[in-house]
Amino acid sequence: MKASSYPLFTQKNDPSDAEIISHKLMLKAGLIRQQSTGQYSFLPIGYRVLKKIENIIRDEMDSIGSAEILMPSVQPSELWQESGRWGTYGLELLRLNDRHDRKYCLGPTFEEVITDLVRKDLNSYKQLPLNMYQISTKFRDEIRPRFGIMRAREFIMKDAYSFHINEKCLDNWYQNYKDAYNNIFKRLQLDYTMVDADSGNIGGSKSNEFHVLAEAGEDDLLIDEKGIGTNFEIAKAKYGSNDIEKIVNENNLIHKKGIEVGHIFKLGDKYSKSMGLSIADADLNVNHLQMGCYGIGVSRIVAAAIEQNYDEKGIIWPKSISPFQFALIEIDGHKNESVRSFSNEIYQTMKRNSVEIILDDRNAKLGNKLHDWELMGVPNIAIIGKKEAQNNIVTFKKRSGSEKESLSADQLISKLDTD
RNA sequence: CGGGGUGUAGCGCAGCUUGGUAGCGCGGCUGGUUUGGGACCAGUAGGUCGUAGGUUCGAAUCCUAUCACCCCGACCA
Repeated sequence: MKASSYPLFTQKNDPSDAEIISHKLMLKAGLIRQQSTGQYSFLPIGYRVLKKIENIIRDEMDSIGSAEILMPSVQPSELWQESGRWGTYGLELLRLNDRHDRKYCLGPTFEEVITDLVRKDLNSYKQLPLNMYQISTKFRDEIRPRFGIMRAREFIMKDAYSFHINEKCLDNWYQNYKDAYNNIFKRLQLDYTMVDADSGNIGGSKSNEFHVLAEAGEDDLLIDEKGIGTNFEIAKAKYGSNDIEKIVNENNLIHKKGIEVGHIFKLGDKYSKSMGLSIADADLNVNHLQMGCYGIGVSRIVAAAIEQNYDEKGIIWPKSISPFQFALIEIDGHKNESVRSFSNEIYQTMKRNSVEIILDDRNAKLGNKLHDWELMGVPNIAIIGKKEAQNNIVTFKKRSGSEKESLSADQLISKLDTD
């Protein structure tokens, strides 16, 4: 990519409508723009980050054998009537009518749709277990959306669903997803923790949440000396108190704030029973299928990652999800042919070596360019001016540090690889 | 839904108390001078002051209604 022809929307002024750091930086660095309350467009830089996260998730889902699908976001009310949630889900479910006055909702979650899908196509227990996921837009009509994409009405979520002949198989797969989630959050290079949680509106017997630890988090987590955590929501019942300070002191717990970025559920037969999804097993016993569902707030992770990785200059992306790995800044390339050609040479070399590079060939001053890339959080930055072009070197600096060093093209490549 | 706040140029804001027909910084564009961490000078474009109604000779300013957005709470996950 070359910055001169790539849409960048950084702003110099702090946005006025943002409170928490991730929201401010996402607006300022030009990752998102608000469309209306709780609804945002992703601009090119923001969307690149989002896709990085999606692809890590895809990779880990694929590796445990969960297959990607895509379901319609407008869902017929009949399915929700069957599951019983048309009446119980509440105002968070955005309902709408089509031209024939048939009732629909915008999907906040997809248990009904996928259960319907599977019951129509499942013929034999031998096809089980089934594991499928999608990455798609979800809509929840939150009473009060806030903090940018952290609590949006419209957001990107990965939701996986599993179907099993018995509980033992569900247990095994629940563990598979748990392992995959740990891999995902490790690869995202985020400081996170898993806790026991309340399964709420989704239902089921057992659920665990994955939280990115950050002060801006809306959840209170209680963690014991063994590192086992509980969401305060269910800790209230467990310890018989609403006083979080008291619970923490009496039970020797640590209190941390978390951003819920993942939630996995053992649903059991809640949906298979209400929606009639059953099959005969090898002994000809007909059972309702055991189900699990496994969500990750993909767009929320973008914000959560920023809450954990920033400084006074802007975002500092973990390498795994940075929009670019490397920003190469040329100084006055439009006026200096040797600078331009050397920059292009380095740019092509990097591309040949599969480095995700953006060449900043804009007609702007060095300071402006540096401020932009530091704001956007790209981990590696290098500069090429007259001096560098003459000596076949680049001046390299990491986003996270302040020292600069002179490197040859070869040295630069190994520097980036070992970052 | 209750409480608080904000809507004025692309972004950030002043002006409103005390009505007289809109301004500042940043950004944009043009020209020139600059050029290694957000340059300088000159010029220039850009706003039915959220919307509707009312009061008035006259409304960004006063009154009423309404809409949007932000924050706290309730709620939800």
